[in-house]
Amino acid sequence: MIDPRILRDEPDRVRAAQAKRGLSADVVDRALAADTARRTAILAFEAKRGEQKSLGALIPKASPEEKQDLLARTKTLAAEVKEAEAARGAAEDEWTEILKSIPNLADEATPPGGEDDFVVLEHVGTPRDFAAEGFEPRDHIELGQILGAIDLERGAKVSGSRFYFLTGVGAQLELALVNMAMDQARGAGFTQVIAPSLVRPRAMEGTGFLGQAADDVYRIEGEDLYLVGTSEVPMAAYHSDEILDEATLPKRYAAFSPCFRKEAGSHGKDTKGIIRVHWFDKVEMFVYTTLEESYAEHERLLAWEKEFLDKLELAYRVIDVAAGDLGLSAIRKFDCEAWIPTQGKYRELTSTSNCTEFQARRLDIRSRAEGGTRPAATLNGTLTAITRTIVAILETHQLPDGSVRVPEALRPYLGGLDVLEPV
RNA sequence: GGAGGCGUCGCCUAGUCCGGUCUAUGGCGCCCGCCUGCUAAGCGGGUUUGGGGCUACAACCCCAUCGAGGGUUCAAAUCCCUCCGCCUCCGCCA
Repeated sequence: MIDPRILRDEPDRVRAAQAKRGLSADVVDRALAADTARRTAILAFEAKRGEQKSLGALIPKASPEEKQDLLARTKTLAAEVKEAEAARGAAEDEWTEILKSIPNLADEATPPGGEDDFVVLEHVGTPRDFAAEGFEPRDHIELGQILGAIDLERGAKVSGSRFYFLTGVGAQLELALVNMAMDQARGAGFTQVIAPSLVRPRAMEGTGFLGQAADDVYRIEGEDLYLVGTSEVPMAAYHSDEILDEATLPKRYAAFSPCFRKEAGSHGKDTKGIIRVHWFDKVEMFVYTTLEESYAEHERLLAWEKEFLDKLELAYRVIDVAAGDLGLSAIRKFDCEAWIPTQGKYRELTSTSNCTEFQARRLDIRSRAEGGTRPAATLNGTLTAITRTIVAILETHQLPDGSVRVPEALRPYLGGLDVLEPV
């Protein structure tokens, strides 16, 4: 939810933000009208309610005759109060609903436009030249099979398409990556968390995943519970309805959880392998801080993501995602995309978003300082999404015989193993 | 899954049976002031959150807020219903 005061005082800023995302600005006028209607309704209700209260206070000490008269008056008044209260409630609901549908205002620096209008910020490392090395790289599917690391056939047999088993060194690789990510995070002062991956509607809604993204969310039948697509969801809701002392900020969490995505509408895309799956595990950084600090924190999250990719010796680029592709909550988003040799392109491995106060307003997360309370700012960033990280490692560090060199930083987490050998 | 108990403004707590100055009690903590070589003690005052009005987004005034949402009533912390959470016991279970 955006700041209602910005909407009221600077509607043009909101209109411009809508345009930057390629969305209609009609919603701004509807929101303004709803705000006026809401305040009128509040005034009407409070006047009635005040009258009811003052009359009601007279009743206990009134004489019998006066009492009859008062009761008659308050009786009709009670009905009016009820009516005014209902009208106020309806007006407030209408207003919140419209307000909630407005996406966060993209940062000034965010490139305008849609999915393809991203700006490349930098390239790190050089994609490996397999032609120069004189062999054709195998894709991660083949490598996974050779190494006994990924079992796609049985994944499909047991769970369906876009499922897999990680076996042998594949399973070891996941645990190693998780531990390496957690160690890095702990070293940087993060609190490690294992988060629940089933959440109530409030958490899902509050993080902005029940709007246009609802199609991608799994719901448990008859349970009013959702499977999260990222631990951003439980971690944002973690401090919901709380007031955090600003002296305790930033609060940094590194959360491990499985992630579930329906991948509705992506039929035909990445149908093979484990690039796009219905379930994967992830270590996610999540930070609560102040609005002013959020911008610098966003850069820090990006730096920690890069540090992790650097340790895995991957070639990647960092993009500044365009406004239309930000999702509901973010004002700015950086994606780190690793080079996938057999695809000949960069694919998203990690992503970090600054959601400013947007999620905090919805989830009622405030901070307290000298001047009073205000909404906190939330940010998130991937440390490692296991499946795509494995794809990048296998393909990037493969050797002609189908074995895979283990990046040095990862070796301690694999018991010193320096090469994954075919089984 | 079954049975029972509980949820009050940071923490603890009175009030709930028997609805009405509850405009929510008291203590602790915290903040301001007085007193004071310093500190402590003592004394006085303040201390939920959200919204609205008016405005300098101050002060002030108003409305809501006793886990959440409904209901009964002229009137609900108090009575009724539903939900959520916590605790105890039984059953089951990794």
